[in-house]
Amino acid sequence: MINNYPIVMQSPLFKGVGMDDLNNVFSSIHYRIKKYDADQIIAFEGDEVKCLYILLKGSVKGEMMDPSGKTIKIEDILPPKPLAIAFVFGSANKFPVNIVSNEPSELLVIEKADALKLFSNNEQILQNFLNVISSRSQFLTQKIKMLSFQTIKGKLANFFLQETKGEAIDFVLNKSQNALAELFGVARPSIGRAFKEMNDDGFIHIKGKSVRIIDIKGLRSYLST
Amino acid sequence: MINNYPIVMQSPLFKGVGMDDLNNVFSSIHYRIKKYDADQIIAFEGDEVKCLYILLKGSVKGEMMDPSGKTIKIEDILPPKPLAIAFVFGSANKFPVNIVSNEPSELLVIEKADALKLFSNNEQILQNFLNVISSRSQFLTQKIKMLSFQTIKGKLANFFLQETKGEAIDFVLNKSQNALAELFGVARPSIGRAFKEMNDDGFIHIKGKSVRIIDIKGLRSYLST
DNA sequence: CCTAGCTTGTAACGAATGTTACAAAACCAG
DNA sequence: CTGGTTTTGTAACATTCGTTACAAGCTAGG
Repeated sequence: MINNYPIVMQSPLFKGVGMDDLNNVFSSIHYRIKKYDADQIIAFEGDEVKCLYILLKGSVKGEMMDPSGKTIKIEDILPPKPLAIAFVFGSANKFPVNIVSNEPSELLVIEKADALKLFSNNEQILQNFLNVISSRSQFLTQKIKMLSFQTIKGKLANFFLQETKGEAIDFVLNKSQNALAELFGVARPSIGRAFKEMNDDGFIHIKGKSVRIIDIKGLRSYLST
Repeated sequence: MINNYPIVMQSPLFKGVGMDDLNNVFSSIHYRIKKYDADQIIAFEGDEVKCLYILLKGSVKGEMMDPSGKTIKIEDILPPKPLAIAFVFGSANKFPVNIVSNEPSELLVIEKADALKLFSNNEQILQNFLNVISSRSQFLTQKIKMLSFQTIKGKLANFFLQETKGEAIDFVLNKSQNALAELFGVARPSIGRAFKEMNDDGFIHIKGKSVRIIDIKGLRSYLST
């Protein structure tokens, strides 16, 4: 049955696993293919995550209610992505958002006990799963670092130092002010203002997309702000 | 050899695993016990994490350099805790901080390949590891949510609504203003000011440690700030 | 009861950012 | 090249928070 979905081979969970091996492990566990119509609720925010879910067909979206009751779309999820993968195990394993189908969709559903069996029986799948959730944690750690800077200049200095790995002196900015503003959750004109101030401080020289780091020590001083 | 460290039974990784089972799985993998003197560098920030490390004896600290070159202690780690557990696997698996021994210490060191074997061979250990790193991810997700509020009133409203699960109307605050300020990374007088403003807005009534939610809808309106 | 230490309340002032708006510059497609 | 769209620069004003400081209230121990 899993044979009907060759896309599953491209899932981050099954990278590097041959089709024979995949068939082998799937033949020894229980799993379901669950179908949904368009605009159907797949899971509610706050519901316990009881299974490992992988999207095989269609597309789904994660959405939240804002305080006024309005629905905000967080992201669209396409095959062969897993859903809420970091919430399958753990002490607070609740869906962080509502999951709704955008169109008719099909999900691979594996109960937790069978997911554990799957991981035990194939080390590559286990390693893939560990890589995915560990990378998630690492990404979140970086995001917290960014959000913990009190000032926009601190965020920008951190961003520049990470982009250059403390090496290059000149580099080309690969994000517009708008994109940086969205990434940092700040107002776009404030990005422009911070650029001007950093320029005025003499630590960088920025013209359009070209950035030159003039005083790296000065740039690092923003990291405590 | 692992018998010499009964404390390992209390590690979050080995909860619910009997001593016989533990001996059994450890007899089929390679591992080392590594000893360190006091004030010795165990790992540098940015170094690749190549092994699973569990502290068996002594204590170690995580520390960072601030931009001025000064050392900041992030946390102390005691047995039987693992080190940098969310950084063992994943695409950015580097130590996030320096790790330094506070006193003579001993670490259980398991190469990644052997760690994978350990997990494959005992489902309870596998589940424990998945629970630990998934919980870590869930904690980080909550922290990002908190840090993403633009205002202190938003943070506090979120905190109150989580403490009460949207149910109780009266409750006792279990954290001092100082503790809340530390938790949110803000100034203590600003917490007091936000309390006063929320009081003045008529959404809560707070006196000492007693909190009454007067207008939950109003309280929710802070969530967008 | 008294004292010391901790917590809270409050205020003034400065710093940083958000918001709104408009103009200029840059970019892209026809 | 031209026109339309996007991006950037800038400014004024409002909002929020940080910092510093001091006083009052609370709590625990002797």
